[in-house]
Amino acid sequence: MRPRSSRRSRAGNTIADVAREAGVSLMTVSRVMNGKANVREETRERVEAAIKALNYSPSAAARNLAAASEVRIGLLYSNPSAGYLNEFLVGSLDQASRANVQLVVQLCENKEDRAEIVRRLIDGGVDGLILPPPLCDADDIHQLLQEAEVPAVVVASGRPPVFLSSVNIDDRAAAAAMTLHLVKLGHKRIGFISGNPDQTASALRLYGYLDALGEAGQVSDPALVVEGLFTYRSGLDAAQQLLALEERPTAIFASNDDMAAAVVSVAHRMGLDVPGDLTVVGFDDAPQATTTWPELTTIRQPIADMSRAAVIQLVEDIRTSRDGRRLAPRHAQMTFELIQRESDAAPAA
Amino acid sequence: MRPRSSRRSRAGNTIADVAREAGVSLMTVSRVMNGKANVREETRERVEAAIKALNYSPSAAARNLAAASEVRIGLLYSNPSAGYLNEFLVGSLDQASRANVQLVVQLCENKEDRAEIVRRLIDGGVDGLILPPPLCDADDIHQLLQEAEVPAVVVASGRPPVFLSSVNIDDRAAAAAMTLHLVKLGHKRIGFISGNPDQTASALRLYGYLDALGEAGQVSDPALVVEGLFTYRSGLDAAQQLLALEERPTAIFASNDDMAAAVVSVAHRMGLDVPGDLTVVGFDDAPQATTTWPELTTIRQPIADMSRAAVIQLVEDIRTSRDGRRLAPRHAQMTFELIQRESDAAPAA
DNA sequence: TGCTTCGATGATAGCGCTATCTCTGATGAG
DNA sequence: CTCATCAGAGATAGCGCTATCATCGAAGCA
Repeated sequence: MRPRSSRRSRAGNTIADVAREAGVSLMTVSRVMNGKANVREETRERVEAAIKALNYSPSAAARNLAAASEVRIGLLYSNPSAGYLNEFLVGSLDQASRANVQLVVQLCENKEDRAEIVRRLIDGGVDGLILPPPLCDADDIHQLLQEAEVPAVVVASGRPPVFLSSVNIDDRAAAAAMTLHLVKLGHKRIGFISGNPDQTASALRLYGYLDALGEAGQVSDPALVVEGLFTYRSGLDAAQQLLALEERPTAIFASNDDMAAAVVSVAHRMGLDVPGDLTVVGFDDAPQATTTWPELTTIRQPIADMSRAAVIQLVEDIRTSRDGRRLAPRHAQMTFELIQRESDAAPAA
Repeated sequence: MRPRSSRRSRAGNTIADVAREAGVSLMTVSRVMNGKANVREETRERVEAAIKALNYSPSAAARNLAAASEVRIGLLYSNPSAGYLNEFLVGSLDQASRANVQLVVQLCENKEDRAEIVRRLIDGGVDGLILPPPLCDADDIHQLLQEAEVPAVVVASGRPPVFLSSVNIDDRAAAAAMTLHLVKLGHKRIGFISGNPDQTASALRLYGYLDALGEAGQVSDPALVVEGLFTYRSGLDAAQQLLALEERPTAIFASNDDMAAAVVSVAHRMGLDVPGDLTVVGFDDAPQATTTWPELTTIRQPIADMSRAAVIQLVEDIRTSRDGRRLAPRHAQMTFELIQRESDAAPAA
């Protein structure tokens, strides 16, 4: 009787092939692949050569199964600006495939069925959740996660709950840096369009603006601060309000690029040149920032890096809690960058 | 000696638990889950009850491994507009997780290392590739795939290679529909900004525009057709060119929304009202279309559906070729939709 | 020199599931 | 009444990998 036909389907080689090629045991190959310590340098090199020679790549399924470490994480998003989500997805996907974890991307639009969706994800076997803005500030979700003892990482929240890990930039310092930049250009009347009050980062950016003004010894005229919602439309309204002011600002700092683009649009329709008559700056370095004219000076958040970091942190949290160890949420802070493009200039004399 | 500690980590139950609960064998449970035939109705119900009772959900890893049906597909993207990629990703991710296949998302920016990247993906064990625009038209990649006999699906290409499956909308018909819409509004001089000549869809959209003009019995003035590159910046140039014309067009149809937004911007800076003095329409229904003022009338492509369809088609192709059957590429066509917003109107009297 | 100690490596047993074969009655043809 | 046939169900052997324990020299030490 001939051996029953193999059930293999992957064209690729298996770890056994590599072991044979290198003249070592399976385990040694496994150790090399996982970067374990106890392998002699010479052996390691031999195995690596064999891996390269056979063009071997391990089966994620088998790995997960054997290591009993199948990790599935959910990425819950609502409707942030498209560019943000895009970059966020790319980063987390990349990291997820690197870390060999399955990423479940779930849309969650209305507030009503949030709880339902989260519960279903958890019941469905997700081991942890990533919450990009604006869901990063959804208290009801936090609550749910704490009760279910499901680890999660909130990203770009201004006020992350203590029991969840978080990844942020220092919104306050970033807004202060941008404001200071405007002050240094010589602007005395700097308008500010704040973000959606539902998102905690909004307040931080406002504080940053105020910090810088204070530091520069400028008084902050309350009329120069207008509330927006992070949407283009709200930016339109806010810009109209600011530019209708008797003593018009010479610069406007919008809390995100969508609103900044709206400001530019309004300025143009009023016949104002940007940046000749009005400096406009944004925040986020969204695609908007470069698909508008003039291109926007803005604050760059390393979104992809942040989402990557979130995945790493979450996987760590999940493994911790699986081992029965106590979860110790960590709060990471990434660095921002002020990107100067063409929408800012010194005020007209 | 007590049994070595279990390596299980999943909190969830295994198929064995379900089998015990239902009082049947493992295989019977497996059969029920996979909807196989030979199971008595009564038994099936008992098993289903047990599954529900234990809140059982199978391990994807184990399934893949056992069925030897691990499928990994690569999504190769370069830098399309952010909104497009975003929607594309969401659709394909969703379908990938549904179909239990692993999605590898890979950036491929410069033309030089394309071949290298594709080769690495293939060697790395990807079973098939999805090519959204603009890579859908990369002949060198097609070549490579054909040689390596790797299935792939090109999305939104104007001229898909016969040996690869494709998913499209009818760009020509869509452009014709939009042009006809403008004609019906009463426009006699309709400017057209074509897309990047490297992308085959560009020509189709141009033909559609010409088709409709012909059908409406209008002559097409060559001066009214300007070449763009699908970028905002190229739209700026094209708009300037069109609006500098002695006999100015009363409407401009841009081949995508980025360029349409640029047209609006130029029009505003020239003091023209949109749509009062100039109608501007786009194509794609990108996020741009609604984060600009006025919101753009455009053609909606069902991008997410298209990417979902691409994944489905690709998985089918992969299984076909694994079974050793001959690959029979299929070309699917999805339906578009003309979305009327606020950027179009009848020409001024 | 004899014996512990330890680092490098090998052997083996699963991880949770499905493919495949085997078994068991019930059924119907002859 | 016997025997092939067949549907429903069980038993068993992996899928490709890693955890765990066993092994085996070489070094360290008294």
